[in-house]
Amino acid sequence: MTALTLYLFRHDLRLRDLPGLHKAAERGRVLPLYILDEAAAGDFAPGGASRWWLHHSLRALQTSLADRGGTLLLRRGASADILRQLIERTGADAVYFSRGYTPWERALEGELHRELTELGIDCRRFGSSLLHEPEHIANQSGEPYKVFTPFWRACRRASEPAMPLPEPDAVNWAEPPSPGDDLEDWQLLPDKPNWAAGWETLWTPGEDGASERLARFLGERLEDYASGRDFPAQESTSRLSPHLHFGELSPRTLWHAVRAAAEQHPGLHKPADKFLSELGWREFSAHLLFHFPALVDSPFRPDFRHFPWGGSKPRREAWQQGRTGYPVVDAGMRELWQTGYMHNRVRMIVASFLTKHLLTHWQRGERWFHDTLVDADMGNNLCSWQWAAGCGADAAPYFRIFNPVLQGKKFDPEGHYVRRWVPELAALPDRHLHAPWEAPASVLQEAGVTLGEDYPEPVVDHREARETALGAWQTLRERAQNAD
DNA sequence: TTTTGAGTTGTTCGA
DNA sequence: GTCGAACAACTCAAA
Repeated sequence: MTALTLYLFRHDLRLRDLPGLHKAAERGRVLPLYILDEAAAGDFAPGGASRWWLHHSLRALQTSLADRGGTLLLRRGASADILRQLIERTGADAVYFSRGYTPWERALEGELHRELTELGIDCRRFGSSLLHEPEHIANQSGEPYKVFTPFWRACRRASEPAMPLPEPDAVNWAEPPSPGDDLEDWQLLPDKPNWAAGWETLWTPGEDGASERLARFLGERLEDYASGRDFPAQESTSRLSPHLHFGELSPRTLWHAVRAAAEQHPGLHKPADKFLSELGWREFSAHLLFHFPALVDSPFRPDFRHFPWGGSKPRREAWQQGRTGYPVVDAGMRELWQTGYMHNRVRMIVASFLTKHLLTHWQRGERWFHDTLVDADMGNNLCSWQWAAGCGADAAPYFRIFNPVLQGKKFDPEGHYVRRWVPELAALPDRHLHAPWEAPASVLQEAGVTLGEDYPEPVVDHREARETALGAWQTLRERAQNAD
């Protein structure tokens, strides 16, 4: 009987570029396993949209493994208990998995390592979800970077991310000792109502879907990425974020694929560098959360502890439901609700709107995104919301309050994005589309729009909201001065 | 240790 | 309509 390793899948739902799986396969037989441990994740257990994705991604992994003669064992519950049981029943002597970087994943890893080592089990983790391990990127004082540009410079100076590993061939898959759970019983898919109807046409979760998306990005979109990425009506972004989050595509694979494309076509160097720096932001967020776990519920800039957050439930709901009366904001929130995704430029606009125009605590926004985004990622989500609110690392200055009308005019000049998601305004001419309340009555009438009936009046006046927000920052400054 | 330059994504105002 | 300057003060990174 050869050695048996339990390979615990986590945010690495793929077979290629998986160092732990290679090592497990070298040892002998491998039992592939996924544990849905919602208690360990707490508030950061997958939200609604992520559950949809997880279901389909696990299905895809099951199928891939079945094609290769393996059976993915699904279990739900406390990881340590399930692993102990399995070890007892199978005689496994090793548990391998990919490393996680969020506070709850690290806590869980610590617990597993402690308990399994006590049982004499070889418990090992492998880095495969980031380009660089957080311990390897530090400034000259040995401290973590707090500003993106020097962080990314350091990453670019550091050793090149490892070349991705191929899928291990001829793995000796072990059969599970019991059938385990049926994926359907986990009820990860929405029901009553099925708000994800039609998402299959938008997304293909799983490693193959990720590869196709990557190929399409490199072939059709990378060329225009640098200039096109800011225009939400254009198909210039990669939409790889959910694939990256669930580990269906490793960042190293992506890194080397983009680099290789740029080597072949020198014209792609600029957009490739731009794209890689966006991957750098993913890296930066993960590293920040690793070094500063308090980011989960505390502002990175401590003076923001006393920020006079306010906001009201009706306004927050108007934001969530895409009826703030600001077309580009509403378009974004509806895209999110209907597809589980929102274009990056629009994420910034709606985040600025919630935190600055509505003076709502960034955590409200973070929670909503966590629940509704298919790419909801703890590091990205926390750091980006704090950044938008002005309390994060390397955050926007306080006076940078996005003007939703100007943003709309600048980044959706022809209104394709707004018309798609806010069809009741589709007949408005371009010049009035982003501020319908300023359109002459005759124009509104001709477009068949009655404000307050077909489409809401603005929930707040931009100028007033801006003044209020600036005033709120003023109170922080005064408080800081008084404290001296 | 001290010093210096720089810091994702913007808006508004006034010329 | 376009353009440049002002909008704070501070922390961080690195020489």
